[in-house]
Amino acid sequence: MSARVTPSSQARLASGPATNALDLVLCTAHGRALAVLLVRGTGREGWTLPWVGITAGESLESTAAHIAASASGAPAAWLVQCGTITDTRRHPGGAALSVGFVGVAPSRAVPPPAPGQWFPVTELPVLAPRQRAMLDLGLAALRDRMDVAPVAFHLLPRTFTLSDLQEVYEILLGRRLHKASFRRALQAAYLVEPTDEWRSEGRGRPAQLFKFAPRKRRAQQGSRRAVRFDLLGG
Amino acid sequence: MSARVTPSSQARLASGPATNALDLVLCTAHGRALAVLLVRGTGREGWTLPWVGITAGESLESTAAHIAASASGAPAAWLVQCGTITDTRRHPGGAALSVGFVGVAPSRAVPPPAPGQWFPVTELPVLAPRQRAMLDLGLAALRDRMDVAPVAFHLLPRTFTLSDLQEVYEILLGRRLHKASFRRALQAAYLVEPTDEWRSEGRGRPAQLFKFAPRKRRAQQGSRRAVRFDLLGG
DNA sequence: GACATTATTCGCGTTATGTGAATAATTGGC
DNA sequence: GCCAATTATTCACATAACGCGAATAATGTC
Repeated sequence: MSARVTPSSQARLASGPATNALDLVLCTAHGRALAVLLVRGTGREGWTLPWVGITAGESLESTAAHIAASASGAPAAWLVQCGTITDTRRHPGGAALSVGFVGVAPSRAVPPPAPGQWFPVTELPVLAPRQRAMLDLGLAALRDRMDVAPVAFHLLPRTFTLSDLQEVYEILLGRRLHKASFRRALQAAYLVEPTDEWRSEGRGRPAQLFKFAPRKRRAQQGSRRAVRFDLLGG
Repeated sequence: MSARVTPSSQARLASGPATNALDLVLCTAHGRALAVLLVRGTGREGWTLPWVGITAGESLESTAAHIAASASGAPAAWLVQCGTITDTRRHPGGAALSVGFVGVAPSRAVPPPAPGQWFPVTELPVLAPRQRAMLDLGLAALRDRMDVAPVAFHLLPRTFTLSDLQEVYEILLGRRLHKASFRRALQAAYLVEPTDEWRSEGRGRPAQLFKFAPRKRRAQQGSRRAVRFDLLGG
């Protein structure tokens, strides 16, 4: 049942009959940019997303969790399906359909196991068209869900400064945020707790480290949020 | 290239080798509730979602558009992929994977062509487990996207009253909205235009009919929306 | 110790939202 | 025709959320 990503498993699928594949877009925070996990493919294909053939016995979610863990070296902190592709050119493994998943992993000191490597999204190698499309789908889904799932928090290590967190939000949103507003909103949501540690970056006042610790809020009766029409482009 | 949904096409797929299927969750506004299009299946299966086998030559989006048009009698006003399922029990056609799409169609006077029928979501017949799961996925996706895509507007006929529109929003959101706030926000978004027609429901003041006519808004520079942390449950 | 740098907060003006009540236009009953 | 009931539309005001510049704090560098 192991979903290890090895050259041999990929070759096996490639030579068999056309089937379905699960492609994974796993992200982490890498310095000042997002990074995506790629694995070195067999032969001349260069780098590809981690993937595995879909078997009838296992659920897609479970399969995705397995590749994520084996390809990055630790379980993903968050994982969700982000789209299925068939139209673009063939999958490296010859699969008919690619079911995509995006996930996030906390940034770590240790590098991923053997065939894998983190690539900042600004320095990605050229990928096969379908892989590239899937990667874009994954990143889009990440941005789409960052305000309903704690994506940004799980991209960071267990403890982080508020400036770190804001930086992740700015990367994902693609725009600058005002520091005071960001913190005020964060406070109001009871999502983080201060630790008793501080981090000094050399220059300037040391920043306090926080951890993600959402307090269960009261039943939010009525879920009273205003209807927002302003995102309806037309 | 026609994606007609007929008993014969379904039987053909069912008796062939396992392949992939595209299932469609098509919705419309039916009186005071959402309605979903179902078709009568072959043999003892009762009702099912409209579906068709996936062929290598055609894109998923294009295939989905075809079934939507042929099953409901008119092109869908909005259509999007909503998830791929494999774990639950078998598909009625024996497909290995089901790729789901949700769509909306404006409510019409004419009923759908032969094997199809609109069912209010409150009075759905029992479906096969995988079909039921797909239907729930579709409805969830509809609610999820109603604030970034003009879903609610396309569920209604071309012209509608503001009370109609608010009712659709209340159905999708599952809660009551304050009339004044709803209209104020709608005004500010420049999404609808008044027509010179009014509709009288018998009692009370007649309501003016509006149509969906979003004005292209200025480049929304900076996309200045506050970050919202309050939907991050944990 | 003055200055540069980063962190954290304050204060205030502006905008958005919640809500009850006023006003408008119709039907139906008397 | 007049009045009550009903639905539509808008107003007015209190409250909450947000944008933003400036003040305050804590460190390293020269």
